[in-house]
Amino acid sequence: MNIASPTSNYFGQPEGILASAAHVANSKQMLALTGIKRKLSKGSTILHEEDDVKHVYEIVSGTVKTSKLLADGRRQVIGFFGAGDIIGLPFEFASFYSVEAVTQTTILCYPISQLHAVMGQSPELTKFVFSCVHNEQEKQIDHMISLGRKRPKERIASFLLDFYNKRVDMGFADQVIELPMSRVDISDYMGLTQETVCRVLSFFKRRAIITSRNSHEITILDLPSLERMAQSSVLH
Amino acid sequence: MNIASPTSNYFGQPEGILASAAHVANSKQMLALTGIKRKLSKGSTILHEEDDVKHVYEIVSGTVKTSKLLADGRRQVIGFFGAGDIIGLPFEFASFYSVEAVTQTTILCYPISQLHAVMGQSPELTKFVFSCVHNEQEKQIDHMISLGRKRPKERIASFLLDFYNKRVDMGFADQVIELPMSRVDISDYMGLTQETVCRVLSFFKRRAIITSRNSHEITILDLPSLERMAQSSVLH
DNA sequence: CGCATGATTGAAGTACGTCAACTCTTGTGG
DNA sequence: CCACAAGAGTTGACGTACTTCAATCATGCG
Repeated sequence: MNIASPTSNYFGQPEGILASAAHVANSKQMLALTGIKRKLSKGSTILHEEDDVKHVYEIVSGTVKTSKLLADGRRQVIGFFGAGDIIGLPFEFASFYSVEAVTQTTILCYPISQLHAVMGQSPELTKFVFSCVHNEQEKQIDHMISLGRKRPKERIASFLLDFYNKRVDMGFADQVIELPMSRVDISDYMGLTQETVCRVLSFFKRRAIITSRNSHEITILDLPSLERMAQSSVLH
Repeated sequence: MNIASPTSNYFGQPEGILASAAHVANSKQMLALTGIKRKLSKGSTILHEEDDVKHVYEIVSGTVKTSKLLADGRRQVIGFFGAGDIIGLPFEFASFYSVEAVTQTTILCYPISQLHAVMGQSPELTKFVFSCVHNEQEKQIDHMISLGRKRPKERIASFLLDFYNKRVDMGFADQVIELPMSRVDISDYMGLTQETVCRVLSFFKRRAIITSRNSHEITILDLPSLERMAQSSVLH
């Protein structure tokens, strides 16, 4: 579902995955779906909780996180999104989470009204949008299992594998994963404290399962062990 | 989004919420969307994990749960669904969870292919289906926050309030909530053990926040306290 | 270079899980 | 109709895995 080079844009070809999906599906009618490009600096908020959602966002480059706050400040990060990911359901509503840029990020904003118009003409685009909704829900359910039933080591191992597998899907063959977000972001995503996240990562390093040049770049040394760790942490 | 009497079915009126939505939207064309009725005994499985999803289900009466298993038998219950609820995304795919009847249950099964055909003709039905997807996702996100960032007392209080609020939405004015599922089901939903669920419920009883005639029927005595408890358990 | 912020490690406390006993319910068959 | 069994629910005692609090160590930016 993730496409290797979403930024590729040669003459005559619309920019962005959604636009491309609409373009291919309507090559005869040349029905236009054009996203407005926006550049976001690190930490800036794209959408606050409760804001009216008028656009679907496609990440061109960078990373964003979606999150929700409790009254006393506790935070749950719902998800992280990178290049090629689509954020937002394909209809207007009050957002149930905020969307923030983790790094400097470029996004394409598709007005939902326009998206609907084109979807009405293009079953292929409709299908593609549905597949995004589907992927999104599957990711959310896996995340719920991590939060509800996995131990910290299993959660972090699953988290690292998610990033690794995404890179594999995108055609990269190395064992390096980039974690642009802070330890606090990771802990708020995993339902843990930042200290526990650190300790688990240190544990993986001590066990030579991973190594890291700096805190935002992790190299997997022992993939089978990491995969076992994601399933069960019984053998510590 | 919950309608009080989904079983109401007078002459000439199609049965079920989805069918009604399609009917109203197409009163001139009389486009048919008919669900096949199925009766399920307590504990029976409607859908296993990985099964191909060919239908969207509407609960007429009873309660069902969706859940997913880990390799070593740990279980996460994703959600509980009662009368008027719709289960399943409006397109075919391999299910990412199993669907089981918690009590004797009656459901209406709408073939997804037929649903799509009617959706193509009826923007109102499409809108209604989207609103179901939207509600479903909002519930899932709230659940993720419970699992990731709430303490057991807050989780259980939120859980009870969900059931209470649903009853209020359906027009009931009493403070009684029915919990047809077992304590183990609740614990697998909340990411806790059954013992912790019991202890928290006992704590609420000792505090005269709730009372119960039997283990499946709970009466809220102190709604404000329960609502406070769902936000924060600091004052024990 | 120096400060601010983030990451890591250590020590100590506690909330929740585990294990186990007991009770209450429900249903079945003598 | 009661006796008993099987299962679900509840409570208690205890251990520990994670959090909390605190100090130290990197990193990066002005």
